[in-house]
Amino acid sequence: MNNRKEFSPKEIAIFQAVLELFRDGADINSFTVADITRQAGIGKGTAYEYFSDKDEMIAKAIFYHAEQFCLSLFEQMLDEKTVYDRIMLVLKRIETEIAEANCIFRLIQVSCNKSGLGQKMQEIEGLKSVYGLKPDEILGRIIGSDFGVSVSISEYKQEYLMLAVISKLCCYGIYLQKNADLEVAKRETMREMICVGICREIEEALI
Amino acid sequence: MNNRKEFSPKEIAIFQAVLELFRDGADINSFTVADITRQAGIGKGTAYEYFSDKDEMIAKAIFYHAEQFCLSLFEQMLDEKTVYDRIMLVLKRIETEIAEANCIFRLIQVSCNKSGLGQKMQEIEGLKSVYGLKPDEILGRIIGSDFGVSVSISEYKQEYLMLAVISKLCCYGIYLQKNADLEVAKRETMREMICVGICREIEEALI
Amino acid sequence: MNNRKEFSPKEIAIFQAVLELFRDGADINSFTVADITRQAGIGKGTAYEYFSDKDEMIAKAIFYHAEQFCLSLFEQMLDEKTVYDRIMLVLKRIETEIAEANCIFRLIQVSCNKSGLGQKMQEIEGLKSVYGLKPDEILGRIIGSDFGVSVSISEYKQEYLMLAVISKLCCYGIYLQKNADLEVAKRETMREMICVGICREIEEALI
Amino acid sequence: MNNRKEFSPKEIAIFQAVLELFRDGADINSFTVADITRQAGIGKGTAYEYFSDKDEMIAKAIFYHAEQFCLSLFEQMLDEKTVYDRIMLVLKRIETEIAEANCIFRLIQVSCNKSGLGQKMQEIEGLKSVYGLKPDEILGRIIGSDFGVSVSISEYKQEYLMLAVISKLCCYGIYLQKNADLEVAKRETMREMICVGICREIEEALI
DNA sequence: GATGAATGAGACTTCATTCAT
DNA sequence: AATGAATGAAGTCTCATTCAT
Repeated sequence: MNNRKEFSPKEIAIFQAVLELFRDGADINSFTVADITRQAGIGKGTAYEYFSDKDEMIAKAIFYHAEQFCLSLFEQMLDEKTVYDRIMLVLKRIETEIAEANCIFRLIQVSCNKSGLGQKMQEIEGLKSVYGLKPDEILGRIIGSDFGVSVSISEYKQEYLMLAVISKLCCYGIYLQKNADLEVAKRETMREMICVGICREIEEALI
Repeated sequence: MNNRKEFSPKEIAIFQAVLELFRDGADINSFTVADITRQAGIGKGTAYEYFSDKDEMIAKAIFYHAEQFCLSLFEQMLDEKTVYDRIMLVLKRIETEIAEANCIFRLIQVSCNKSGLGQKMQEIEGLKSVYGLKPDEILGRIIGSDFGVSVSISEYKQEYLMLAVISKLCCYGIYLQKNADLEVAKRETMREMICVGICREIEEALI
Repeated sequence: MNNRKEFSPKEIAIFQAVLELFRDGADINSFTVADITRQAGIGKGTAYEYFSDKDEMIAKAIFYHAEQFCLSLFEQMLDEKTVYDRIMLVLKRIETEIAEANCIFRLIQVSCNKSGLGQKMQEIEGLKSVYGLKPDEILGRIIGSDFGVSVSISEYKQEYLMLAVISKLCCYGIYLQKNADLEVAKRETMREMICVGICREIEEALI
Repeated sequence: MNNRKEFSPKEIAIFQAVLELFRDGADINSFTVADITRQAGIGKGTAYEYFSDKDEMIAKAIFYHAEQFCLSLFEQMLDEKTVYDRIMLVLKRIETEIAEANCIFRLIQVSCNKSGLGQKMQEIEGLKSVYGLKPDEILGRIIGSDFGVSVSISEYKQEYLMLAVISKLCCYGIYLQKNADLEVAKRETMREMICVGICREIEEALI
């Protein structure tokens, strides 16, 4: 049974355009409808056939890429047997798809403020459960079967653990962006350290 | 010897105005020069006597508050004897001065993109050393004298440690904002866990 | 001999749609081609097969309904023997078909300005003689046979009379619209007074 | 005691610009903010310092000119001793200031529809009593002292009379506009006939 | 012939910046 | 030095019109 919404080619074109603008380093608040539609290769008016306003274009684009990223990540995860391997996978995917990964970080970031975009995001966030993007589920998938079905920790610890893991992932993303032309060796070392760090957090929490 | 720049009352008024707008929950991209000068109680033209444009007002305001926050934090730190106590102090200050603390997070955030504000930030960042806000110095002050003058870790480890500590501090800030009306007990538990988490990171790094 | 233009069903659908939008209280300047074609139940592109632009749709629709209204009015008039009865008939028809009647008032109103719609109207007005809507003919039909074939008044008086009669009819229309939910008795009194007033104008002019 | 609102030069400039656009025959619904401000010789943004939107500019302009027209008309009326003279004065003023007079007609016209402009008008109409532009007062001033203080007719008759008088005045205005290049003699004859017609209406009503 | 998705010109409106007072 | 009225570039969004299907 598939309850996933299908998007029309024009919608996808908008989503891709937003992503490409992110990649070019444009600030989320500075790009215009004209920028988006030019990048998407469609007319300005066309965008408004599919979205009610600019914020909706950006919000849905972010959401779309975050979802795509997570879905394909979850699928790949099934092949990884240990927590360490799964975290390593996440970190590598963040490296290769930094723009897509940033969409997830932005979801978190934006949902904190009161801008028009923030509002739109929060409206769409209502759809999260449909799409299976709830942060605790992401965490659950990482920790996963390694610890058996019966892994259960206190609510407080879970909340803390989520914070700890997400913060490390986000910061790795920011680190990569600030050091775009990093030598491979250094990036691998850093990745390794982050991965070990996250593993340690999980272990501590599960004691 | 004091190489610190002195600010005129009008400049301070602008800085305060920006902070108050943050506190009111306004989005950094949504407030206007008119908003800022109205809040500051000065004329719009006057602001342009002291700043070259809007981005400079906001960038310098963020920088100013980040600096003020750090300076007073450093001073208070001298009284704390252990790493744990010093981290606890930082976390408590973040709680009581969430708006000021956010200025630091914004410094990091904004410095990643190419928006007008981001550009300005990066120009001002050149001044960092003057103001003593280099992240590694902040870290150094936290780890500080506890370990004697001779604490010296590899460059890699230092970079990782910085990332780990800052990520936890930032996330605590975001956590507080998303859960503005949190019961005291829960907040204290979370703070305690974060503090312990940071201490552990440091210990591990120093092995 | 019939030189009347026949309209296709699609054209009629457009004409009806315009009338219905009038009835719903929409302002002539605010409704869109999309509104019209939606109401008409046809595709947007189809409308352009029959009309060169939006103004033509509206102008022709107004003209069509004005004509229909007049033609059926003229027919009914044949049964009325006195000037008074004929005027009364006109007033009653204005009451029951306020939207259609308004089309006539709009013809007069719009033909005064230089808007796109006004231009179109004036182009179509050239067709007036074809359609038999010349104001003086309308007047002639009202005064009509009561006074024999030989009724002939000076050009000046005729022009004045037309003005006087039309002005009272128009104002009755406006009055009805501004007082949409009027009690029957009051409306009948007003109608009676208007009718007597118009009769008096005619009498005076014919002296 | 003067409770009349004073307008700034920029507001007056907008009001004049709207009037001049009317004079050029532009349709009320077709001219743009750019048109208005260009005609007024001010910047587009400046208009928005004084009016909240385009409709307010036009609505207030119409209202302003209607008021100005009426006020100066009322003043002049004091010198005229008979009803005939007063009506003649009104007709002559309509002739010389057709654009201004049209503002009054538009007030009546627009107040019937549901366009954005109509809404604005009706909001401002609330101010009517302040400005002394109530239609029945206008009528009262025309009939005026000729008939002593105690002139009192039935409500119905008064309503009818107002309709009859206003309709003739409006139609004279429309007549003038449609026949812009009328020879003087003809215009004077028509004016005379209209004037007599209005007088007769009043006499009949007062019987 | 009928359609409606696509378009882009152009409308309204905002707001950073200037400059005469 | 301080101001805020004035400005116009630039942004968002609408809608009449076209054209491939």
